[in-house]
Amino acid sequence: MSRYNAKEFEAKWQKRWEDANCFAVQEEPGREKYYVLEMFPYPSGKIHMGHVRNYTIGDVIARYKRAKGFNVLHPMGWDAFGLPAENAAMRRGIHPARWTYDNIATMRGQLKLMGLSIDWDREIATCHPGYYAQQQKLFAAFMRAGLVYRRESEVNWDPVDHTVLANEQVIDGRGWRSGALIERRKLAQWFFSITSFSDELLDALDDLERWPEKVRLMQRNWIGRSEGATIRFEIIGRDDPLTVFTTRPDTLFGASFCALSPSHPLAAEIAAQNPDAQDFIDACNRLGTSEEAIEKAEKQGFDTGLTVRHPFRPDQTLPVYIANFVLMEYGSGAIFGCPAHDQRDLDFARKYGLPVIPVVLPEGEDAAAFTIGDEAYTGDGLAINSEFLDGLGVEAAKRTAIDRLAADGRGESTIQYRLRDWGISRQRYWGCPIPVVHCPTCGAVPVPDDQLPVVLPEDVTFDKPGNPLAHHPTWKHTRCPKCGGAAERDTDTMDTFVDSAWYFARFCSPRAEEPMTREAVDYWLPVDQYIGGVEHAILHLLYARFFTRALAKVGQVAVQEPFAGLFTQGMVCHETYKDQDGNWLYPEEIEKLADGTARRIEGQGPVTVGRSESMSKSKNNVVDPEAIIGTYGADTARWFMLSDSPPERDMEWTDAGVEGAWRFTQRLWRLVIENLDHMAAAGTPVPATLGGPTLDMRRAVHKTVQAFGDDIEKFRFNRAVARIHEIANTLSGFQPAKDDGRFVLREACELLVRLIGPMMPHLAEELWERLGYQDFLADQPWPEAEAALVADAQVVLAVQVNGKKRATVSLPMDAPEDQAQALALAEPAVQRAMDGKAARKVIVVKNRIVNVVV
RNA sequence: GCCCCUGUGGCGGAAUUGGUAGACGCGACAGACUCAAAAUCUGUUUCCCGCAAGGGAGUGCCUGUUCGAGUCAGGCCAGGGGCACCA
Repeated sequence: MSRYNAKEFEAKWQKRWEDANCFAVQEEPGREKYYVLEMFPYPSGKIHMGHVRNYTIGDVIARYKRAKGFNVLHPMGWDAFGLPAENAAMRRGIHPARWTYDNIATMRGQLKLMGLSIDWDREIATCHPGYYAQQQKLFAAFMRAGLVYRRESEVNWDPVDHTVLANEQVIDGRGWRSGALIERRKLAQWFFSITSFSDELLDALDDLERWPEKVRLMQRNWIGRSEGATIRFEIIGRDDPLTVFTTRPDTLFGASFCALSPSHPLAAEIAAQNPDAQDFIDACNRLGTSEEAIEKAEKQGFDTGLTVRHPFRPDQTLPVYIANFVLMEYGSGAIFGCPAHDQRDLDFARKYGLPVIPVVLPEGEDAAAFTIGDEAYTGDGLAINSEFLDGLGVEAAKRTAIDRLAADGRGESTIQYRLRDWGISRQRYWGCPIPVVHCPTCGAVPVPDDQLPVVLPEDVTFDKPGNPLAHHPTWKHTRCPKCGGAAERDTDTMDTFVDSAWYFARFCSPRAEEPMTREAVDYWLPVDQYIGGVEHAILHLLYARFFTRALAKVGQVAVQEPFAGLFTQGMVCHETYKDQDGNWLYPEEIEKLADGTARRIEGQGPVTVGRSESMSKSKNNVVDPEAIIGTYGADTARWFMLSDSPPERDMEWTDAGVEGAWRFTQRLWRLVIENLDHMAAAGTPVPATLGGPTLDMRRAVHKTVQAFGDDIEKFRFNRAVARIHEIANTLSGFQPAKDDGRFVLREACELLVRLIGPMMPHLAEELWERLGYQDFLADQPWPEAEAALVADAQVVLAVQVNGKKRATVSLPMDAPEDQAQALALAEPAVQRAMDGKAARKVIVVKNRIVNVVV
């Protein structure tokens, strides 16, 4: 029995593709392009199954589009800056660059084993000066365009490690590494003014039709547009007003207090005079920023003694508190509280004995009897206790209130966004240096383009806590580009999300001496199909969208959106096992038993078979792709990735599943190889005069060609795989009648091989060669189904009686309805079900169904 | 708390978008080949009643719309995801 030797043939075709530089592309004006991009990997060490799934999906699309005649750009690179490299440096004394480039070499080799149709000439790594120099130019360009600014911002400061931590690195108020209590500190940091595109970024989501609705929704929520009003309350005894944002100006008559964020400038001003206020603010700052801490935190306030005048009732004043639940980052950092119609305000009011005045009456309630208990009423209703607003619905009352505020000069309608500007300064070494020099006389001066790149010094040490760049003896000392005086470099590096916010553009002209050439980006952008995990649904994609708009603004690109199509793939999961103490066990440590339970191979104690979870080292449930490829070959791994589970859903990795895929790989091989002697010579056309089983076989194959292409276009790879199984089953049962059958057999095998090309490229190339062809299958055009063979001659209709299926009838395609009806009524099973009664009504849906109503 | 998604055999999942539920695969069972095993091939496999022909039930639960509902509407239940003191 002939066996497909995956190892041998995969190496053979990978070499041939590489020698022929098969997948390198250039701009070809006038030829339609297609840009396929998978999210580039972080070089963490080895590729994991998530990568295999991601790049398999991308490669299927790339190879399919290529066969469809597109000029396909399919590049690969490395998101190579980041903290793990520094951690490795600290733990093992390896330089981050060394660690990173070693990992890249390993992972590049692994990716090449997958047989991806990638233009490796365009490979980039964000940690290479050739890349980040261009990024520094973009930073400078954005600065000139007013899209970058510097301001003080609060950070989580670890006083032991002397470093800034991300929110995720703060656990229960302590640093994840040092365990030290985290302080909130103010640091001068650089920001990208992403909020200047808030409305554009929101509105453009509507036009991203080839994005998952889910992702668009998440972005909408993240941008978080709210319509409301700005209100200026007069502070008694002061000239400056207290500015407040609200979405509920209709509830102004229910206001019983105002509250400031502990970070509000007015709060600071008060605290300067009042030690108690300062204590309160300090207490608020000590409170953790973790979600848990926030959830549990009780509403607390400090009465400042200040009062403000109610904008509609000159005689009424409201107390002003500093409150722990008011955020400085949203709105103006101050609120008015209407306890009856906001839960937080209600909690606060109950605690401090403030009035609770209902001003919106729910439908069906009696105004005199309506009171608020423990729950604020946030629904619709008519205004009460609200003077000139009384009787109005919520929306009308909002408009009326805003009109009155505007007329009095005390406010106006305002749109607020939840989105905040993007702070990009990181006090880290392994990132793109921020190309700015701080001069005592000139201030922050961008490094001119001709002095870029600002290169990371290689001789750094990680033995001290804090930022190695700041510790470096000489690196930061420089001259001011403007005045030439002694100055210091900014020792911060950029958030690594900056690196990945424009790499798709760099791929268009990866070796250019400028960030990108217009010629290249105008041809290739936007990315036609972007593929990656949902975990990047918000930040990465939003940053890339922002960057593209910023690039357009500074004249680098013509497009406004980077990714015309987005596909988010699911995770690769695997069963988990734990011992009696809750420790995760490796699959190699256990043995599955027939009843679904498991036991330890060595040692004692029960094993709990847990649910399937995303592969992760900590859960001991990772399967190494290189081992799988070594055992079964890349094609089998790719095939399994595409089988069974729809690509957007999480899939479960099982040994049985890969083995099934492997068996099928072998089966396809035999199906073609063992038929080689029975088929017509290569290049002979199929005679037009066919009938019977040979015609049926042809019809089946051409239908598969048609349906398979549709499935790929729609990302329904699991369905496409099932169709290949079906046609393989049909072909296995096909007994080639001597003469015509030889032609049909050849046609069927050739089409089959061409269809699987994007999914199992090595197997397909080898079979293509065995079928007698010299040229790469990868260069062949996509097969087209013959329309006449796709259309059915006969159709089988279901016949229902009162909606229940009782029989089926076969009749010619598009047969008239009365023929279908007559045939249906003649069925014995139908007659039986009608039980002698006359049909009251017969519904005939052409080529579909007949339903007899009795 | 708010927003969103998903519930179909033992399992992953199909279902022409309102028209024959369970394609295809995995697993399981039976058989062929084999001294035997592996590999391969051929069957069976939603559940219940029945030897069978056949019949009944069935897409998380309940109501509804319809000649006809996995698909549409309303209300529940369960699981998952996103955001989260956003005024």
